[in-house]
Amino acid sequence: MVVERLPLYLRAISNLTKQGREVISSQDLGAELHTTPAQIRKDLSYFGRFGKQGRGYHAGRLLEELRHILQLDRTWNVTLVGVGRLGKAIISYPGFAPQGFRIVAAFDADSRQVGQLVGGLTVQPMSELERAVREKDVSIAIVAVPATQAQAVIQDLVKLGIRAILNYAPVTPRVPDSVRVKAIDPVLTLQSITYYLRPDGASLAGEEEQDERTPV
Amino acid sequence: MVVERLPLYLRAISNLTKQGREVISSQDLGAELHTTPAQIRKDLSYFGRFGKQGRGYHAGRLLEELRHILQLDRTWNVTLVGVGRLGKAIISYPGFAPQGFRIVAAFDADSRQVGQLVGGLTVQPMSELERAVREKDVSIAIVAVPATQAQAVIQDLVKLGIRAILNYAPVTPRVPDSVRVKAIDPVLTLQSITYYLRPDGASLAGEEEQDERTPV
DNA sequence: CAGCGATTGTGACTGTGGTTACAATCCTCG
DNA sequence: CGAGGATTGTAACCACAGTCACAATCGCTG
Repeated sequence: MVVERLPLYLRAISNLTKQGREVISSQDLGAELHTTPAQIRKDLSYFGRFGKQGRGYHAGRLLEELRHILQLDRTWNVTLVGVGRLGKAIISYPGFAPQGFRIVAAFDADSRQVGQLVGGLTVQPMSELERAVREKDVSIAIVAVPATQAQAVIQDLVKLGIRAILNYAPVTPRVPDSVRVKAIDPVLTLQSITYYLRPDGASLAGEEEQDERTPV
Repeated sequence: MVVERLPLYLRAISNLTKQGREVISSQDLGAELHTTPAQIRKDLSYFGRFGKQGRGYHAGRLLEELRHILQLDRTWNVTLVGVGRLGKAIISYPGFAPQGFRIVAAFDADSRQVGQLVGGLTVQPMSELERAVREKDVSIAIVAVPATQAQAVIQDLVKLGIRAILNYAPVTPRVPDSVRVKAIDPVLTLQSITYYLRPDGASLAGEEEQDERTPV
């Protein structure tokens, strides 16, 4: 939970730095990110003491510290499996590289995709996956295949020693505890957002149980 | 938190139903989703009593109940702002419609995009946004514009009465409390995933504070 | 129709994450 | 060089989400 917020802090600090700020208070960060200063201080203090009382945090220093904590002070080689529409959009997305994530190989089971040049990468057949993972020191995979193939693909990736998976397929794959899986699924996200879209904002929970829940 | 899991349950039940199951236990769901049966029972019981002791849950009934709770027993009109590579991939994604999310209009500030036909929709200029939202009863927007424009676009959307935003732009926009924003940002996701990718799996927190934290 | 295995719903407990409040510390400025 | 305003780091508190355990209930079977 804390860890999920650090990248947010990273981004905010980076923004403020670009605006010329050299010292940043938890107040500033809170304003930028729409949270409370206390939350931010608590989070940061969990990893060390980076600030100066009465002053705030030195932006550059804090940036470095957070990068180090998140292991972002290196580059990560990423492989992509599934080069359909979504996969192509992912390869072409210019946002990964500046943050140190390099997509170094792309694979697809569909022979019609194989050989194609997408965003500077030649799409390879699945049979080449093992070699690429081994030779290019890949520990993160992005999975953008149809739901039906996702579990099988992920199983393969795990077998090859992949340690983290960004999963765009609408499935909840079974993986060993040592492997980190994060899902990105816009449909699931929308499906939970609609819960809050009631005309009045009234809660539904307990609606009809109101009576039965009163203690006897 | 509970609400975020319901769509997952929905998906799992739907899968099991397709396999011909008519009665489903919390055990089954737990296996499918990689969580504990207790968690699932607790979550469901929060909204009502849908199961039968000794038996389990009736799949069809539970499906309906969850859909009702999440307000998924209707269709939602969605508008897309930003028809770049990502926006195009979103429009063309066939996963929204079956779940009742219809993208009914697409907009872009870039005049070169306007007029283009993408996935059956004609890209419109931003000036048409207001009319579309009003006439088509749109309450959800997907934002896929560059970071620099995101805050402005979102401000507009809010002003037009949009109540929920799925934000693909790498910014944390400021919106009134009445508007729900969910972010989808693969970079942020990767940036937190790397934290756990240590060779040993050792935690970093408190590394150098170990001593100073011992109570005096 | 009684007994048994299965499964729910929930009360009690636990742990964790977040908030509040404040002492400690720092920088600046007169 | 002392006083004051600012800001951190954290201890104490609070709330809530998740886990555990079990009584209550169900359907089935002999």
